[in-house]
Amino acid sequence: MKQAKATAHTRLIKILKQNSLNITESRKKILQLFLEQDGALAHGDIEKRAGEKFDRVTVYRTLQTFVNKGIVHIIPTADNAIRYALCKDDCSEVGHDDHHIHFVCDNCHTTYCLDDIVTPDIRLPKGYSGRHVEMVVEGICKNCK
Amino acid sequence: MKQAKATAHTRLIKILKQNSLNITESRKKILQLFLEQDGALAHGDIEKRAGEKFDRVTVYRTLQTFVNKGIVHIIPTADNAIRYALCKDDCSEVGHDDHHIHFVCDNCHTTYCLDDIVTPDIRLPKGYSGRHVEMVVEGICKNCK
DNA sequence: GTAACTGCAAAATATTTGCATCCTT
DNA sequence: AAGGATGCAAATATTTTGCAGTTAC
Repeated sequence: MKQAKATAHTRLIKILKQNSLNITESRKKILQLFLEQDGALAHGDIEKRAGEKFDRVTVYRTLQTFVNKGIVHIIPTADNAIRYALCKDDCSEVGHDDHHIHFVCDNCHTTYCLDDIVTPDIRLPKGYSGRHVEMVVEGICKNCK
Repeated sequence: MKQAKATAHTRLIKILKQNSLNITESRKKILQLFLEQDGALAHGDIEKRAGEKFDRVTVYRTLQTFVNKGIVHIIPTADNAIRYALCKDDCSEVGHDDHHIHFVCDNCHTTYCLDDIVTPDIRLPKGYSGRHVEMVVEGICKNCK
């Protein structure tokens, strides 16, 4: 699996460079967690999985940097635990463009970005104008059914 | 306006009684804030508007009680500030049933429940089954346009 | 009178900031 | 070398818990 690993590593570097970020251990590690993961990650998940390796503050700052650069986006959920997920390529510092929906499993609490499902258009009441639609579906995921 | 006030007060009592909650000052006051308000309220809003009247802890506990009883529901937002809004009559301790969408104004940050707009059905990928759909639209509201 | 509710104090968590040091370019 | 990133300590902010006193029924 040396090939795959090299490729993954290259991808990390590429993403960081594209966003004019210095290549550092913490950024590589945290970004890797996102890449090797289907779902979204909360701040706590990252601290756990990084394995005591980074300071809590570094995780906060790195996530903030990634959000600012449009590398990850925030998924709002009702349980007050902010989750982050990788953005598609069409996100950037200028603006996020994540029109897909999110899915949170009631059972395992994994959070997925369903990239292929686009948020539907909504007819708003008179006087309102929409700029962005955020949509989260709760239910049972493919692994828990 | 004595009539209106009496009616509003009656409504407060009715809601609390329906949920077998004791009628207390803090519950009346906090519930009143929701009733006299078009949009949703965050914990902080309530502390401010209640006017130093209640302990912070009481606000936390009262909101928790209201959520448990199905009197208010939580609106998830990306800014990590949980907002609460009154539920329609079809919510209860057994389960929330808020199928309407929410609207957050980019300008004034007021959060509305658009009760008349029902969340659309979503076709999920194979293996996923949805139980509940949460939808938040961001944009400019009727008062800020 | 009894159970439920509140306020206060304090603990437990979570998040932010300042600064000296270290790393990337 | 210079600017940026990290770690540590500490300041803030947020939320939870225990308990004694008070209130609703």
